[in-house]
Amino acid sequence: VGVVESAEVARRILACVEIIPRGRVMTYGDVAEYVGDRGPRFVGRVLAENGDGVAGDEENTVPWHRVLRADGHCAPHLYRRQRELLLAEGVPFRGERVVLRECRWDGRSNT
DNA sequence: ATGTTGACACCGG
DNA sequence: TCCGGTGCCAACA
Repeated sequence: VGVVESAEVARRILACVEIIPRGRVMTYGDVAEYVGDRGPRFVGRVLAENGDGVAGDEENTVPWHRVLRADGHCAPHLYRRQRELLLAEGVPFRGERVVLRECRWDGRSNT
């Protein structure tokens, strides 16, 4: 498993995140399973470099906020911002957590 | 080479 | 449900 392959997997991960419909979400594990390689932690690492705070925010098309933990919690350090973005597109919350049973996306185009 | 770290997940109590 | 421990795995120091 070399560096080149990792870059390729990273590209697939971003491609997956980009097609998550507005108002729907996926967990880190879902994305990892979707691309069929590495694991949830690798997904997090990739988003850390291509998600929030990337140079040229206007150019960033990656909806990183639609990816969250398996228990419905937002990413710890970005919690507030992520919650706002999700609420803004109608994602249902139950307290601090997203109600996954209602908006989890499986990768098939149901939108 | 070895140990630590993290935008995680799963399981048991 | 909530909490801890354990497993994971690439990136880094």
